[in-house]
Amino acid sequence: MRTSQYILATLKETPSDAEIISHQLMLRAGMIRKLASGLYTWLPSGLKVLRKVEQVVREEMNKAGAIEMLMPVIQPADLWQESGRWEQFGPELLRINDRHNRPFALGPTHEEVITDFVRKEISSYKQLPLTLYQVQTKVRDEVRPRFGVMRAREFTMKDAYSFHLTEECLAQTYQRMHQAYCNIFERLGLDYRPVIADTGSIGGSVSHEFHVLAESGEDAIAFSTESDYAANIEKAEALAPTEARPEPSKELNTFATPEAKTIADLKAQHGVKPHRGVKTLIVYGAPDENEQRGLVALILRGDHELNELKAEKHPLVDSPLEMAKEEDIFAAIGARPGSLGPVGLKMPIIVDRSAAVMADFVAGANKDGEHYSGINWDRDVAEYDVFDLRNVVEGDPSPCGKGTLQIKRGIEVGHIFQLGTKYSEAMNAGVLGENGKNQIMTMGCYGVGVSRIVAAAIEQNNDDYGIKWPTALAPFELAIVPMNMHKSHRIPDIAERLYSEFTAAGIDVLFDDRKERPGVMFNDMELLGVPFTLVIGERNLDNNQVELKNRRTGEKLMLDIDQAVAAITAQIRG
RNA sequence: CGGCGAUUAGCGCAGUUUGGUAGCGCACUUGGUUUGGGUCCAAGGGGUCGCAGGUUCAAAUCCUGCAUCGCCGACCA
Repeated sequence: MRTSQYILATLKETPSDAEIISHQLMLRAGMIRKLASGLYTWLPSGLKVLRKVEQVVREEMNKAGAIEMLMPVIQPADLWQESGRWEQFGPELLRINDRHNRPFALGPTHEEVITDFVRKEISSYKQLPLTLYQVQTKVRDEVRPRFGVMRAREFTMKDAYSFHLTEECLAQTYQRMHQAYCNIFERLGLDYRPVIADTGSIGGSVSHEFHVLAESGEDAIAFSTESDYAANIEKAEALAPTEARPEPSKELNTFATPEAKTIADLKAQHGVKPHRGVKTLIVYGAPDENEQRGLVALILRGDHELNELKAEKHPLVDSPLEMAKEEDIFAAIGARPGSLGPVGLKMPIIVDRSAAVMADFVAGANKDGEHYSGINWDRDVAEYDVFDLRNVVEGDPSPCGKGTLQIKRGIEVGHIFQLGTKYSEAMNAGVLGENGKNQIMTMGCYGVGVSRIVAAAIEQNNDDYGIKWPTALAPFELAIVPMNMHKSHRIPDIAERLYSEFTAAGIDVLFDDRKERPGVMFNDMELLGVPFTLVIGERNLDNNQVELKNRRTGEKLMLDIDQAVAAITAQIRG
């Protein structure tokens, strides 16, 4: 490719609405342009990278025994009604009507379509197990699209679905997919981790997420220092403290706290250390037989954070979890958030394991502007339930029993699930078993955020000059940059010759044939992140040499012109 | 969906307080100059100032409504 016949589209300035580095660099390197919020056009360079990711994903999926197909983006509503997700999915499911006013959805995922396909097409246990996949555009009407293609409303995803007769068979395929995913991220040159995950709205039992580690990641991941245990923080268990609860040593006392509404205020105004107090969060309880929701108090140590996913697993708590409105709290307790506590509270009280081993602690007195000190469980609060409610923090003991937890941020680029029969049962997808009886299939599903990987790779591979692509992802393998081509005959002759030789050798080469100053060309090639740049200049031509620059290492290598093509091809392919 | 902010040329911004008929840098076009790290000089093209309404002799500027975009929160692969 010649730059003069290409859309390089690099920008000197950073568009003001790009927050994270990958979004900025994708715009500046001419990879994407925004059409509307969460909707992006992929320019030639961006598309080349996207295709490279797809290719690696395809190869590893095929190797793992999955078969590629392609399903429509537009899906009839009745399939979604059949699975129950037409109502359940919420506004993220973008719905449209056709000219006959028939309802459709733009597919955010394809469990319904694939299950419908398989139930019609597969009728015998002999055809199982079966793993099908596609690489396709997904649509999700995100509440808040952000970070460019990282969280877009339209994005490219590889989604695979497996069908089995038994749980054991599913577990085997799940393991193969797990390995295939590791292979994919390994080949893409990314620093990644598989982590134990929650199944969320997709459903199912066992689930792992694959995270690319990056500061800008939207998820927190907990790792053990001593084992390979890793879990999404929302799923990491906070073990009960091993130390016993100290005996009460102080009397219950009230003190006035007119200006203290938060844990931070208590510390600043009254010297109460956060880990010596508790916070009391009021949420709605699970509906009773009359569909009425009461209130439930959740108690955590002052320096801990509520994990909503854990809280809603408690039978007394409504799911999804909802914080009580201030007026409901005031009506029930007679005090407002900021002065709440467990003493004398007339509602179910659920205490986090770490808060349950505290003694002589501080909490609100359920009277505006007043707190208690010297509170002790059992003595001052008779009835309560102990439960794991909080997010783990750095230094907590690992749930695996070995080492302590470390917390890092990650970008979710893959997610695999053992679905079980959630969809196959709802949609009556069965096959005839060996015994001649109909048997509902067991399913797994496996997603890779293909477009998100492009952004995630940049988050992990950049410097002040731009992108530093891992070899497997670079939009071009080599750039040829001639110095002041129009001023000599030698330079263009050699550049043209090398360009055609590299092309013939099958190297994907970008020939910068613009009439630009050297600095402009260097900057553009570095911004775009081409791994190798071949510099052709008068200076070295007298010695019959050209210079090869390595984008990642910064190394410069002088090569004899006659050996350049062979040497560089070997280096790129090697 | 709640809170905050923005919207002026392809991009980054000034001008709005105090109303007087739109500007700077980059990019683009032409000519010259320069040439191993974003040259310099000159000339040029490009804007219904987000949209609609109102106030006024006069609105980018003041008022009202709406839209879009972004940030924080809630929510979510």
